[in-house]
Amino acid sequence: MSHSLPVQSYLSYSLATAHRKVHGSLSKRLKEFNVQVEAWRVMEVLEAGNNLTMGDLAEAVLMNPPTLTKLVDRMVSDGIVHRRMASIDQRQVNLILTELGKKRVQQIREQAQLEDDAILNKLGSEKADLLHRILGELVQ
Amino acid sequence: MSHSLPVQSYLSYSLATAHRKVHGSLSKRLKEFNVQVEAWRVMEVLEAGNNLTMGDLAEAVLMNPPTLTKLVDRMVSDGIVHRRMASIDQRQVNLILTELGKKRVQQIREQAQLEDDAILNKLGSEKADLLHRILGELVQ
DNA sequence: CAAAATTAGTTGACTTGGAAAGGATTTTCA
DNA sequence: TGAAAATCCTTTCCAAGTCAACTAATTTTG
Repeated sequence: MSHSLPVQSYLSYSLATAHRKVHGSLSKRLKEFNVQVEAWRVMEVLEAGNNLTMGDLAEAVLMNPPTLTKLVDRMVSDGIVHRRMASIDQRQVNLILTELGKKRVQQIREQAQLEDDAILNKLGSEKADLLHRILGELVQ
Repeated sequence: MSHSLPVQSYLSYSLATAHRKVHGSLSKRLKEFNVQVEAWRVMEVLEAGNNLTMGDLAEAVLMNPPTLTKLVDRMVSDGIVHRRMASIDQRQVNLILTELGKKRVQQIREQAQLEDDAILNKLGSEKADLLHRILGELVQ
């Protein structure tokens, strides 16, 4: 069943494996709502009231700016968000979550939470916490 | 500088962040050799002598089968591998690493090792080891 | 044994992602 | 102040990924 592969010894591989599993599972959950994982993250950031520029938002949701632009295009045409030019700097763009978007994010958050709970159940809260902390340290 | 974002509390987000950072950095290193991270993994698996089917290989290198097929097409045209029909089952395909491929994987492995070493230096061997173990448990 | 079902891999149509260039605005500085 | 440089986001063009359908080979089963 499980082979012994040389790549398995790499931390980069372990990370990729774990990420793929979790992301895939979360992605499947959100597909029921026709929502991409990254779109959910955008909604969460907006719903929390963070008024970010596209650039900062891209960083926050782990995307490259051109990719975010295209995702936002889709979200606009789906009626989830709309764009507004920032008054302080007309090059900047801010996003506003629509009422539909606000409704959606509530439902979707449940699914995302379930996904995280699954990890918590698998590892136990202590190891899950430790994982969270070590990953945080890694990305600093 | 660093905002407090609601998504940050999700383990799925921490994993995505860490993976993005490490994968991006590794990808940049391998770009010097015109090699994709996944292509390197394919080479490692082959070089270790594992004679897998395309399906099993896809799983091992964390790709979907159609994506692997296309990657292998490129690797074939780059002279890194070639395909061979399996004798036991003519539907199956095995890959053979060419001499060029064998040469390449040696050089590339150094870079990949450097990337892992960077993580090790950042976390210390104890935490790095712990991370490896927890991730392993998560994907079981 | 032969038809039906399953399995392995690929192909094709479509969507998404990425690097580099482009237009618009703002900032810098001589 | 105004020309040059920098910044922000988007666009464009091309590469890579995904889903579903397809071909070929093998296995199952009536």
